[in-house]
Amino acid sequence: MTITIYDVAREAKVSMATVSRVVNGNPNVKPATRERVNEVIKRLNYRPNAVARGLASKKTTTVGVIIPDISNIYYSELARGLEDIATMYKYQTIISNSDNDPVKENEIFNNLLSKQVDGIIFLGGTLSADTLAMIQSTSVPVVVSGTNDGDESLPAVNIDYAQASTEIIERLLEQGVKRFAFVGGGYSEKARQDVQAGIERVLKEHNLALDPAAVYKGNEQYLDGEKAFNALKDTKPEAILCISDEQAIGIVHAAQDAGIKIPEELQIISFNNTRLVQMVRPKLSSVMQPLYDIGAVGMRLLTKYMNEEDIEDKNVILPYKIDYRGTTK
Amino acid sequence: MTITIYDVAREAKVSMATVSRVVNGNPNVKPATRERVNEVIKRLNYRPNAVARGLASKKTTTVGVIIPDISNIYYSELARGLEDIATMYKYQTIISNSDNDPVKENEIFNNLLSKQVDGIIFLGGTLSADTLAMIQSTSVPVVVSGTNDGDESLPAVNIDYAQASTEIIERLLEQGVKRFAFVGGGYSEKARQDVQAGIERVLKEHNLALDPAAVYKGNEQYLDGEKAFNALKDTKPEAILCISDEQAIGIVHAAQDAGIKIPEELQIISFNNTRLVQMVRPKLSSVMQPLYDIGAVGMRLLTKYMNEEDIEDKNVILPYKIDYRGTTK
DNA sequence: CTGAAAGCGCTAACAG
DNA sequence: CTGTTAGCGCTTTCAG
Repeated sequence: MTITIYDVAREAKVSMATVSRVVNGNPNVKPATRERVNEVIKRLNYRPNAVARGLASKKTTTVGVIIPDISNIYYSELARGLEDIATMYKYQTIISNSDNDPVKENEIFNNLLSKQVDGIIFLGGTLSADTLAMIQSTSVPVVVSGTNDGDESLPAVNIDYAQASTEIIERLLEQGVKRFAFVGGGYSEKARQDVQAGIERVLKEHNLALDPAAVYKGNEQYLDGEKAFNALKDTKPEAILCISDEQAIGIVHAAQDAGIKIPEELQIISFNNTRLVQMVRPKLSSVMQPLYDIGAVGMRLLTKYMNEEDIEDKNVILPYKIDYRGTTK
Repeated sequence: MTITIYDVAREAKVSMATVSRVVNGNPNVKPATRERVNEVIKRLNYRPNAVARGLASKKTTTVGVIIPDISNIYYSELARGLEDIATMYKYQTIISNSDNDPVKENEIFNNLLSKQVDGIIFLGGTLSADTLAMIQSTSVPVVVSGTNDGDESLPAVNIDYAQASTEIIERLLEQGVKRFAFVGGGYSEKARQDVQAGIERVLKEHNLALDPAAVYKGNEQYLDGEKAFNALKDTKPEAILCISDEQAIGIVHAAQDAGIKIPEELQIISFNNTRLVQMVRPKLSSVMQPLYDIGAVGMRLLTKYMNEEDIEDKNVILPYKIDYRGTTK
């Protein structure tokens, strides 16, 4: 029924070892033999069984991808970059949603390891102590993209979040902005902390402080933007920094609905830089993260680990740009 | 090094068959034995090798998902529904981007089959003759969600696109709208045709016809909305039906930038119903497709095929609703 | 350049 | 309830 390497060998009058060599591009096969084998492969429509191959070779050419929410554009954009590179290096990807739930995340790691993936790339979530311990005890390489583990022990690809927020705040201060608000949370607590740290650093240099009431944590979706706006409006912010674009758009609309002029009375800037930023009026100002590249470079880094190549730099910091569009002055 | 079922067996002083039974929840094990085995499993931190298991059992509890573009919200929303059901039934998913390229699509099918997936779910793309032939010649079940193959031979989950467009056109005609335009294309040619057929049917009943110059095909992204608007504006449409939300939003903005009042002078309605519809002002009117369910039901259908359950209905038509929001009168 | 043979780690009859 | 025994389909020494 399903035809195997053995069928091909018999039909081509060679041993299965030779068929294996042909299939794997081993040069030690006489051209004539190779041709004959290839002819039989085509004729019989032979398709190598990757599972058997994986068992025998202890390599599956498969990498696992852990993502908090695939329907979040930020992550699907990272996934896109990473997939392209994976394909380029002939790896398949198993993408799993963790829902940012530590238990699910742990299960996913377990599944992935039991599937014998050659590597894992982690795009955001919690990375509980349990999971971290599991990672430490396995020899399967793990790379983190677009977020960070708590102690930065894992190889990672990121931008400098703190630096970006620092820059933004400095500019706003020059404009005379006094009251800031910060909205973040959700999938990457570490990035959130970095951004907040950056804000507080500059503010402190100017003998100012971030009002705790002006810090909103919560989900990162559109409707959470409304909630955030309502929660913050009593602090009368003149500028809001918001991690998520989608949520920032919610804030823009909630503010507009409340009769607040953007950017004249309220400036808004986001960090995710998905293609949503151009889909609002005024267009959303944001930190231009190279999303595709964060995914792509992460996967490239992982391939280096999987092939045991030299790693120059296990922590890659990619450049960012700040694009001041319509929601800032 | 990596510990196997054999190590557990030796340590627990049972045969590997017994360990296998415990791991697989086979009831034919004395509780005391089961407990002892479980203790050893935990102590040794044994993790079954899914690859070996797959080879021996000829089942991988993995399904392949083929998607034209994971960063397209429409598809990532389907993927979300499908993933949840897959997880519920203990299947893992391998998601691959086809980029709507027949060659890549074919390769993906090949890879998936060589990985011995238990089933495949197809979310949109081309389904070339080659690929269709490959599907026919394999015993691995394939289900299509949110689109259709040309001859509807494969099990599929959809809404009635033609009916939806018919309804929309009838309403617009009642309002006295005379000049229609249609924008579609991209990932599901079949859905596009269905929508267009629906439009033309009603128009014909009213002795009208769709101006060929008022039909625009192309990509489905925001910037393509601008292009579409420019290409169509000479036909002076009073209403535009557009498959993609993202593209529809592009049209809305392009029209607004041209000084056209929406919905007074131009009505716009889309079909994808992603959460983008609420992220524009005015809010986008659209056909409310049950995206999550289209994915979820597709996966459920696939599990039935994989378990060889009875199938009542290989073509599932899910209900839709039309939500007339701000971009229609 | 080619073949023989020994597994990879597990499941699944088959006995008992 | 438990153990023995064949494989699953392929890669990989090791000889020659």
